[in-house]
Amino acid sequence: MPLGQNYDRQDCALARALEIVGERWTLLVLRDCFFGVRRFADLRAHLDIPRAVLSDRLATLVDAGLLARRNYAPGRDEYVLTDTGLDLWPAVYSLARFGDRHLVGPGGGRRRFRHADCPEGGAELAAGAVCPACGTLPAPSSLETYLLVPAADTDRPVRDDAVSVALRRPHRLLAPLP
Amino acid sequence: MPLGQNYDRQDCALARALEIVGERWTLLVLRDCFFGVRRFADLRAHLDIPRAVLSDRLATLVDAGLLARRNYAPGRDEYVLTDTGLDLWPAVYSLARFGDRHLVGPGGGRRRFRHADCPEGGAELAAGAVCPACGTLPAPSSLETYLLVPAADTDRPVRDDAVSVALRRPHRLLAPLP
DNA sequence: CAGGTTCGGTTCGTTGATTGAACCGAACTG
DNA sequence: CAGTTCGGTTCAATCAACGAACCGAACCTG
Repeated sequence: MPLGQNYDRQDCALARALEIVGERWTLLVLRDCFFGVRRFADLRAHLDIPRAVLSDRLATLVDAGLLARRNYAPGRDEYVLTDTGLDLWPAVYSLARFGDRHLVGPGGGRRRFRHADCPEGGAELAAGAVCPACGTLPAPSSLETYLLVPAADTDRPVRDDAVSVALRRPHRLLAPLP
Repeated sequence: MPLGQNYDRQDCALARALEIVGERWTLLVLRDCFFGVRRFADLRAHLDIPRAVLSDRLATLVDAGLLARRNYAPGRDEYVLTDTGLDLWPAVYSLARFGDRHLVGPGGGRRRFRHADCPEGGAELAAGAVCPACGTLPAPSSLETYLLVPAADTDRPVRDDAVSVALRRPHRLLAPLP
């Protein structure tokens, strides 16, 4: 079964989650949604993903209730995280944190998250997406993300799509991008 | 899903993580490792995964340093999580929690995790894999997992491979299984 | 020691998902 | 009214997953 995607035989919550979120590209799409990307064309340009695949993944996510599709102008749609979708934040953060700490080489860009609305002044998120200053698990909307090292100083080719450019400066999660 | 493997163009920790852990079956293999499954044959029987794919995924994980392969008897190998692999626990837990809360239907089996070694008496893990009693993020080895509802009372076909049977009763994470 | 079983694989033909290019219609822009 | 943007769909080629068959080493079992 090519990740067409069912892990039928597994009676396991993780298998259920992976049937939705375990397809290729899906978690990267969701990460972009957490950043605030909302339009098809922006996702496409930022992720370099084939249109057909993006179209399919968005439909799956809307179907599963993680994203809502809204027609904000005639012929223009946007995709926004639902409450269910927002609940995926600790998983997305934990995976990204794992990648950052164990897989990104010295020349890679390092992105961090701060609890901007923290009553204790805020701090960089710790394991489990917990704010070490106030001890809570902040909602994505109260977080700010920023790059530890300027994009130009990394080894990777500098991307110049609108989303990549906008994300070079600090940004509040979920705030519309670009 | 041929979850193919590189997300070359993405300069992003999440993309790096997904290159290792985002392939089909990989997270389910790791979940089994957290449960304490160590042998090729047990993984194969529990996951119903083609041998070639399991072989490939284990090699990738060993290569990436998340699993260590140990020859515990002539001709017998076991795969154990490394410290790097153990660091993936919050991600695995968060995804499973998401599936449990949003995707598992009423007839599905619900698995929970308790902080068994908690100085405050222990409680069911909360979002972010945090123990609500002591406020820490417990190591997998100090957790116990159990089913909220007996396996026989769920809608799904009852599996009878050794791992599934062993997991019907409460079990300490990482303790060898079956 | 012959025969069977377990373990941890590899090989291979088939099935099916991903890819990238081409095409499309609706709506707005100049 | 010509051109562009947006959000797709269609299609052929490619590449990964599937599952059945095969394999060698080690270990019973009689």
